[in-house]
Amino acid sequence: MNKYEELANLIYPNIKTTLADLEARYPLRNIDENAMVTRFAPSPTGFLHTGSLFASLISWRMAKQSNGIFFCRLEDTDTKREITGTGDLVLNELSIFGITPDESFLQGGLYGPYRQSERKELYDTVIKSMIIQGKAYPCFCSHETLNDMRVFQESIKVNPGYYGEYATCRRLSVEEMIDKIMRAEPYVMRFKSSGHHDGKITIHDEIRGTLELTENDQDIVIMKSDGLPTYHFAHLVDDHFMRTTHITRGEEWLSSLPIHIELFDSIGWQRPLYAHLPVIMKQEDGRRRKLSKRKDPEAAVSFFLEAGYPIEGIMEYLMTIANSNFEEWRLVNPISNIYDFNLSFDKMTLDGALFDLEKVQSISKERLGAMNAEEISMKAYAWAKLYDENFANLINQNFSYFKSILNIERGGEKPRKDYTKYSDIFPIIDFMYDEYFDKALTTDLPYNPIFSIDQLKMVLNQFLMRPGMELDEESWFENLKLLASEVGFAPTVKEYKKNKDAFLGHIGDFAEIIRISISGRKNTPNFYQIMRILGIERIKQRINKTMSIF
RNA sequence: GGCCCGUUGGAGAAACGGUUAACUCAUCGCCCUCUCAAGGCGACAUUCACGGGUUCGAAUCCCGUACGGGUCACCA
Repeated sequence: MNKYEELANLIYPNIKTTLADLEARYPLRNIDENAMVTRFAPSPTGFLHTGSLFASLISWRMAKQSNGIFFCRLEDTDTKREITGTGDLVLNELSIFGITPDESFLQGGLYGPYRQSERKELYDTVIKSMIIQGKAYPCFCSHETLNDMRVFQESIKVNPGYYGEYATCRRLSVEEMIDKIMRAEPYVMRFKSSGHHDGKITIHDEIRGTLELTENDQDIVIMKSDGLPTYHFAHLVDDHFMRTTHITRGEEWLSSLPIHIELFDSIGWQRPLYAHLPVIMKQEDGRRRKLSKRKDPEAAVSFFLEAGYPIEGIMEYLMTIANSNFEEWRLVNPISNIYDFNLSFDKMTLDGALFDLEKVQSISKERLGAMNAEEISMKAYAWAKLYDENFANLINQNFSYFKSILNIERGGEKPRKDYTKYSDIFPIIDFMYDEYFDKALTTDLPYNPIFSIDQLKMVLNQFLMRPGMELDEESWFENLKLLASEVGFAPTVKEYKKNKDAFLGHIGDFAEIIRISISGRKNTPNFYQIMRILGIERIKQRINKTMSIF
């Protein structure tokens, strides 16, 4: 037994598994040659971030498009920052957006466990073999020592960190290491780097192309003193044994790529392909910065859900920032499923996209406008049940009534686009519910002040005589024009403009008086259809009620 | 500060050595119109952060400067 083996056995006495055992336990995946295996690896520190949704959308699509596998792994090695329960929450939020992994820490899979906290055996096995090969060593330096060293390094203007001559524990003899461990001195495990900081490596990034980066020369920590791996090491072990083909992650990882490359090369494993995704930015005071979980409400996807943005709108927006040619495709395929579009890495933007809420709104409006009445009604109801109880109760009183309201001018080539989000619906249609109409009557009605109360009454009585609700829309309007002209209003605006003095007002004025008296407001969706839904009896009731408060 | 990535209209962005510099959102104007929501048409970068170079020709290639972002942990 050599010295390194002695050290390895001292540190990991219970690890009998070998690298070969693990290779056998996690065989190469049986998938098409070009199929991608991608992953989303959140840490359980909070809610689903908009940037994470973006990253998972891309990872998920890339896998699905290529007939591959998308899985979800929980990176729960930072016990200090962990917020319990948030792992499940993130996965649930993902599923709300239709993103469902093939394997995950909730449903399991053949390449599990999918929680890093349950993969200790794997990390220990790999690290043990690295110790034996002299590629990893224990480091006993305290935080204080490390800190002093950094201060010193900065003072003499050399790169800070644990490398080369500064990697003091690297030079400890194996006997000394064993001795310290026997005396129960706390330690971390470090990777013994053989890189040099003026060496260069060229790497291919699927999005950015060929990159020239400085070699890693740091003896990075791979196992913390609590026995859990750091990100870098977990990435190596997990993505190797989970057989990930494409690492899709935020560009903030770009600078640690040389570490990962060295790790893979050093142990002799095939490097995965990397795609560093743009970060979603936000503009504030003329500066752009990364969306911040703490400062920006829109950083949490729950913000959009609560506000009532449709899932379809959010995902479509994300697709537009993911691939620059998506919008073009959408123009040609207005009703296709957005996932019929083939996402590609080379059409991805390089710098961080500014999160454009106005555009989200425009797209959401488009999506809501394209839904049929049944769909938007169901979805609005689902939203209301979660976020607006009062609204939900009203819908629930008479669902088909609600649906008929939302059906006004819906469908066809150019549907109405009244709503950007589900929360917009109620304020626009509330007058269709009698109690809200009554409420409107308690405030001043917005009649045009040029008309006297007597004129208002005259118009309303005229309308009540022959409301024409049994007619189709066109004839109804003809009838309305006739009614108007009988009492001195011009049947068209044009005629009125030609000779204003000859008329009391025009058809628009005439209709407005009726509209206000029935709805309490100046603006409503298609007037005829609203009245059809209300029915003649309620129209009469409402007009009489309105006149009674003049 | 070191290293890395980036910079095209108010925003997102196309263009991969030769186009009047696409398109979407926003904004503005006109038209349509009983209100609203839509819809139609049009306007909006003499110029691609700046300065040099290469070339018959540069937003596109090279160099420098400026600006913005990322990263330098026993966090991911």
